[in-house]
Amino acid sequence: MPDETLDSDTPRARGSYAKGLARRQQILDRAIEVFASRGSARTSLRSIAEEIGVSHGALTHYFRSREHLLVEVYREAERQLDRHAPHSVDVSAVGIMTASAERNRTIPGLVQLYSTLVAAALEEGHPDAHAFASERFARIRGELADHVRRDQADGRVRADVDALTVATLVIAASDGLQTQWLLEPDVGHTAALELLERLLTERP
Amino acid sequence: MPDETLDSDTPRARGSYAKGLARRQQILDRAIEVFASRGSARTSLRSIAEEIGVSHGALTHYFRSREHLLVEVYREAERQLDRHAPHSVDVSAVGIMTASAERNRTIPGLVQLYSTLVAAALEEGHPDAHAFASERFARIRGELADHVRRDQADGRVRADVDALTVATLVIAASDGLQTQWLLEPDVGHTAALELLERLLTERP
DNA sequence: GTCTATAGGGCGATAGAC
DNA sequence: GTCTATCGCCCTATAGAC
Repeated sequence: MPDETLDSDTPRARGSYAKGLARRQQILDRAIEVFASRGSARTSLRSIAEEIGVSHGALTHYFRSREHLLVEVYREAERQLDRHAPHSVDVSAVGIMTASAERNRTIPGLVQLYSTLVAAALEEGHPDAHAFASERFARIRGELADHVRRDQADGRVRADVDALTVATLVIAASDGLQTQWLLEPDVGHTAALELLERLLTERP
Repeated sequence: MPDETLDSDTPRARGSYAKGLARRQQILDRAIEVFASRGSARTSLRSIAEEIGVSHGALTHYFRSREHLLVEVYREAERQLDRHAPHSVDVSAVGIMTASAERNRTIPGLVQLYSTLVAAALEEGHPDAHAFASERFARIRGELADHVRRDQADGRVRADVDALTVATLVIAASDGLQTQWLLEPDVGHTAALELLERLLTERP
């Protein structure tokens, strides 16, 4: 395997540690492209390794299991998306999820990967996926609830609803609509999110 | 897309005889118990066969693939639940989903199985799961939209929202809340569904 | 630390024996 | 119609080369 020298802005690390980090990152970046282009179907470690151009063994050196690789790929993809298009502070809570949904819709493969990971997280014996999903839901629920509270202070969301409950509902709706969208792109998922926003804004 | 039977297009005529039919049904019933008790984890065809008390080959004789078995198990379980506790005509649309969610919560394994099937349906190369999920979403969306229209006529749901969009949103929220519930049972999924019902009932 | 080579056990699917 | 035997693939683990 040829030794690719990457310009790495990785902080100087001991020994050849920097090389490993760069390689790991390179694998992640290529893997993201693979998953984005064809979902998590046909993604045995061997297929991924072949397509990326590394050996099967090299893959398992950097990622302790197939599930671990999938989780890290999704995490990194999300990180890159956030870096590229950070959330505006100025938008409503549902607006955040709408924007996020639209963004995801440009890369169906990653939505498929997300569904696969969440489904795995629900089963026993998938510690990596479970940790990923639990953490993610808890974090997003918290962030979104904060946002809802701000919206309520600004009069953008009706004040007589519990912020955490709203956050839970919005996340659930967003996730559910995304799977329905993958199955049937013509269903009015945007309309449904808009409806939810309207219901949350109006005061009775 | 009209009714597509999963068994009709196979070259071999399985289950054409009374004995075969009975055996197939017996396998399904036992399999439902297995999945209900431990989800779709550790459910290789071999494990299922062993636990049910048939051979691995017998299983694949009656169900052309693992995925086909999973779909048929879920279909049959849902059918049995409906038979046992049919939906009251007298309840609201969200009420139907709430009742359904509560019912499902008594058998976590089947909720896990559902998530697994939906996730598989989103990928290429899973025709049985895809047919199952598409059909199911289309059917439930239609039924629920009809129900919403009735609710609107009765003044139980505000009249200024599109029934089909409401149905789409309610299904999405219900599905999403169910997965969140499996990950974190203490999260207020009931509260979230109640909130949605309240939002849909009140008039601004 | 990075990576290759290899072995073990389990899987879904299938051909062909009863 | 039923089921055993087998095939090729997969993930994981590990020993040891660079």
